[in-house]
Amino acid sequence: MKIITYPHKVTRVSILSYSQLINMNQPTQTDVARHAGVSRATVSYVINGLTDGKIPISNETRKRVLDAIDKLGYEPDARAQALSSGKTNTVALIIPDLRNPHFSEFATGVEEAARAADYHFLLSSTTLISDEYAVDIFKDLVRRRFDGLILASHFILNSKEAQEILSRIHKRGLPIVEFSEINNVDTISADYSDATREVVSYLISLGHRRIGLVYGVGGHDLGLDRLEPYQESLNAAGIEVDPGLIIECGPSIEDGYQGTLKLLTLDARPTAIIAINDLLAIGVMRAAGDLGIRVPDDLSVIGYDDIPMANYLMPRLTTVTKDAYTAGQKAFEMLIARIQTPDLPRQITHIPTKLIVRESTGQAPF
Amino acid sequence: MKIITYPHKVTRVSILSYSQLINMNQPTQTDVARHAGVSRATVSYVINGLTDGKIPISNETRKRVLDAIDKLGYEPDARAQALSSGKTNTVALIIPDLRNPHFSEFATGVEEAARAADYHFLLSSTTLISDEYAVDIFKDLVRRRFDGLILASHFILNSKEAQEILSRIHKRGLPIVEFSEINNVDTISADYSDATREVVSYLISLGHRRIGLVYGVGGHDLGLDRLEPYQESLNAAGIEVDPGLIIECGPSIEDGYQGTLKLLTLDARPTAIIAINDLLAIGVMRAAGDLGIRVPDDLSVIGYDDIPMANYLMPRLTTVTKDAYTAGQKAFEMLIARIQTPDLPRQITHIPTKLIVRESTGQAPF
DNA sequence: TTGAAAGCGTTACCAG
DNA sequence: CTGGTAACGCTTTCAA
Repeated sequence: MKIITYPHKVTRVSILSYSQLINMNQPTQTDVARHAGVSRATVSYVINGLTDGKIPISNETRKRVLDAIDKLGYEPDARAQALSSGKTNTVALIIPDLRNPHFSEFATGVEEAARAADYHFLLSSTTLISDEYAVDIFKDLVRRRFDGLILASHFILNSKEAQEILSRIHKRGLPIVEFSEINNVDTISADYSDATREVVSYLISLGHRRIGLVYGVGGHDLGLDRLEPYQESLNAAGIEVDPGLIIECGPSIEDGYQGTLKLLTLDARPTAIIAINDLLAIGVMRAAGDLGIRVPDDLSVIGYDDIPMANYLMPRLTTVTKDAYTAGQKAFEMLIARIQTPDLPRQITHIPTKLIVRESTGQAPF
Repeated sequence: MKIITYPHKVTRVSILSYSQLINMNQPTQTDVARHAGVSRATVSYVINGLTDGKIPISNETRKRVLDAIDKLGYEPDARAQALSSGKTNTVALIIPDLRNPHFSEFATGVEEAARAADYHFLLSSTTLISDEYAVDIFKDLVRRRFDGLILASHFILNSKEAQEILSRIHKRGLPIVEFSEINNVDTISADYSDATREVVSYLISLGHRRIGLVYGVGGHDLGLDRLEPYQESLNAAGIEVDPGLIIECGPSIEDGYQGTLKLLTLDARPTAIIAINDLLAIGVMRAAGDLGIRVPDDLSVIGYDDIPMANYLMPRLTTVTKDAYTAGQKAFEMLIARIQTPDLPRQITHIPTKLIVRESTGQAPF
């Protein structure tokens, strides 16, 4: 795509044009104080309401201050507040990929819970699946300081350096909630292991024997809770695991599409495919379609995450759910609990996962 | 969904358990200075490299400082830096909905460009389509301070209060880039007007006369660049605009689904439906499917945004593209340009939009 | 080449 | 009830 820029096509209509701007800064507490004819401390008091249950400000003074604030359009500087008070009132969240609706859901859950609790929210996505990049993100976050961290990017720990930073801030007493169990910290686990066993036995009960796995996680072991149970369940059912049926690929839809193309042009092609997430599953279904293979008649497809659109696809996607939005809210609640009560016993929340059978799975064709 | 919590199921395996944590704080510059046996200013110098082209630090000292930094795991406090230097090194982005892949793309574009330029990135989503909420987000952002703002949530201006804040920070000289043209500020416009005219005439050329519009924007006028050209083009072609064919609904897939159900059960149902975005279009196709109406044979469907999965749907979705990722990058570049050169003439970047014909559109059935 | 000291916008403590 | 004033962690002159 080409982008055309017209830097010289300048039109001046409204009074707001850059060259006329007076570069005055944000008003400060001092400005407010001067305007209201009180001291800076007084302003601070009315902003923060009562101090320790005492309400030492007269209504008259309070009003004067409030008016001045309003008139000046004053907004307290959160950085200065944080610096001075030692509390950032901020929680940070790291997710692997902003573009995966599953994590958008999770992030939205955290954000809304945070906002409801009057907390700032710092979101970072480790979009590029490179380890140095992950470290950068981590450092960046640490520099900005926060009161608690929710870590959904398990794989950030692939980097030794990132791991060190994490362990260091944790040792310093920084609350951390992990979305999946790794360290001995508060954990919100939504492990897909059990669900995967269910998935495999469901497929087997439908007569499937050759079950492919589209394992698209960008080279990291983020999906082990699906890979290992998949292998175990197969073995347990007396079906030998065929490595040729496991496609390792990237996490994008296109990756899932390409991987499936390979799978479905095998001499003995699978009659069912499990994709590590719904996005990948969309690619799977498309690949099947392009090959003239019908879902679910000729091929059963299962995804994970139950992203919002899964229930609107053609055919509707059979998937495993974990309600990311609620998980996000819950993660925030756990974090807050830890922030407020640092010596709480370790919190472990288990988010149940559930197989949702819809239209993309059916009897094995042969 | 039920969430089960086991707060008392405490397992202690690793040495990292909360009750044992020593609550020591992040090391400060002072700690580093003490460790290296130099003054705080010296530490600051080596962190920031040279000062004004002069490199007043001896290699020996520098190494001592660097070692101390490393040993202590020191990370400078960005807030303090910002406070002291007057530069936040941060850009803020406001998008309407984190859950819409289109905006995820845009946000990712901004984030990656920002990171590449060593800028912090502050993302806010006005997810709940309520105006007070939007104001809160705005205030929250202002409190945290930033060097520049990218505003993709046009509709934030529906709130008078938000508008005032925006105008105030702009008057103070705060760089702003808008994603669609509103005020007389730097603008990256990706207006769908032209494309919409193209869409309508394309549909008409296919023989369609009854063309529905699924207008799902949460009650705001975010989609006027589609609504108005739609009406105009129809009129221009001598086709009367039937208000019954325009469904106003929310922005979710389900909204699109429900709206389409209404549209398709009309006595004289449309033979083509334009959805204001691809997410909605997914709902449209599903609704058609549930009604036994085939796409594109019985019904043509067109969306907007060309979200990544549009090309993998069944059938592949005809849509209008605007490459949100690149737009995000470009928006950041414009913002940086303005930050670095405040008296630049007004920048206007036009992102071309393009109709992409895929499989969801075809000849009118009757 | 390094150190001292002022200041950034707050909070919080301590007198008045 | 209100006003000084010392931090908070850093940058940035200005001297040494």
